[in-house]
Amino acid sequence: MNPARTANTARAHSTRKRTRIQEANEEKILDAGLEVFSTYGFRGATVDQIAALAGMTKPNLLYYFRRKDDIYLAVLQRTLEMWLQPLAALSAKGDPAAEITAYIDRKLELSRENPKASRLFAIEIMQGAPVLGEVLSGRLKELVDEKAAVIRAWVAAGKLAPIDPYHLIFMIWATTQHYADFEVQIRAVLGDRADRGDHFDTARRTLERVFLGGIDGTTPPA
Amino acid sequence: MNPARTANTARAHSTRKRTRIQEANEEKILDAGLEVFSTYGFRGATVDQIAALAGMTKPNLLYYFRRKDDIYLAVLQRTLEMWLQPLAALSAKGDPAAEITAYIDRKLELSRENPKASRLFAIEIMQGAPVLGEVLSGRLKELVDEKAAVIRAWVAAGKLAPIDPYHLIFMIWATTQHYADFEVQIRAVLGDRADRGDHFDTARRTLERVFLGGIDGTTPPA
DNA sequence: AGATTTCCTGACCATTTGGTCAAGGGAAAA
DNA sequence: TTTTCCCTTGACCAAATGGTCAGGAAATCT
Repeated sequence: MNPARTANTARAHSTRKRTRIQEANEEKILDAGLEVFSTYGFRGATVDQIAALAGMTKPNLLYYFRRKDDIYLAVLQRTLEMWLQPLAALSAKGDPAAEITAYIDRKLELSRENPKASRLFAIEIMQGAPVLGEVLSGRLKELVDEKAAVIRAWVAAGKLAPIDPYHLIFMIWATTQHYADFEVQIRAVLGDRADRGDHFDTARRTLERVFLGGIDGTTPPA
Repeated sequence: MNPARTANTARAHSTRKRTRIQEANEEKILDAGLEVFSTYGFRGATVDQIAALAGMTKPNLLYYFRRKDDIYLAVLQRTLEMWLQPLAALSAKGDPAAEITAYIDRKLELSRENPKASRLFAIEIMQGAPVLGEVLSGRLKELVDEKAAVIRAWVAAGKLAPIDPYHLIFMIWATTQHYADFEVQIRAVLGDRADRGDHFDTARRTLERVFLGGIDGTTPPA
């Protein structure tokens, strides 16, 4: 039902040093795993499918990762740091508007470069976060609490409009990750526009504009 | 692999009129189907699981919906109209800011009242929209094109800041649906705050504030 | 080269899963 | 009340799925 919580990543002979073949194959498996898990979720993914995509037989894959759970866990772990990094980089010292703009840009860039990772987390969370649950209420919550305090200080100093810092962060997550998670819908709705030029660039400009100045036309931004 | 495209909803004797039992059981099945599909996606869901949740045996469920595909299709169809309605209600005649605020409120309300439907669409789209694909590039695209034109006219009339209408709509979708799709993460990050009072109300106020005025503190809103 | 360890595979297995079917039990029309 | 549907179920099936295992093929080490 729910993946294991033991961090017993790979089988391959824990005490020995890692071979080149081992390194290469584990990477192929993790790549394939990311592809499949990010599309079908843990339960919808099959080991055969991952093995086929990784270009190896199922028993061979299971030589490196003994259980489906282990692959899933390893894929999540590999992408987790990358996912937390942008918010961690938000600095209290910088200019509020510039810091938040930079945060939006980094998150959006991540959505463009690694949409599969975004979808992986999205599916994991929608399924109730059976594996990441503790990370969410632990590390992630602490990180958000910390940065929310930074934003709140900016608001108190009159450098930002009086908005709830948590929901501002949620808005940034939502809008930036949307371009990865709902890529198919965006392409469908934009139609030709999605191909003509870079819609990620239009997205970036629109996000920055709305977050910084809102949509109100009566007081145009400087 | 991918669900059928035939709209052959239920088995039950197409020509005959619908019984009470039939009506009641189909509803139980669709409710259970929504619950399960919205959590695990099409492939991750099992018919046994849906049957158990609907309080009946698998063969009994399959008497009403002959194939797993049929349940999935029916669940999607039942929730589709509800999903498109808020955007359709956006009127060119109203005040731009008021119309957009109302749209945000409606979408957010839908996320609160029917988070499962939101997650159902999210998972379907993340899996490549095998069923809804044509709806996205058909009806949805047409609807968005129409409303984008309305927004563009507002911009041209100087009633809104010069933003891309498509990406504004995406932002509204993203931010409002986020509260349904990532409910688990939101609750984890908010911790106690999620329970104390209604965080949906804080969300609404924050969304309205940011969309209308941005986060800039140097030019406070009226 | 020879010994040792790592890597790979076909065959196999238990369980789960989507789906069928014949036959009995009920509701409701006649 | 009888007849006619509609509803429900246990038993069953073929395919898919997660996982095992013995043994052979490659690397790697000495």
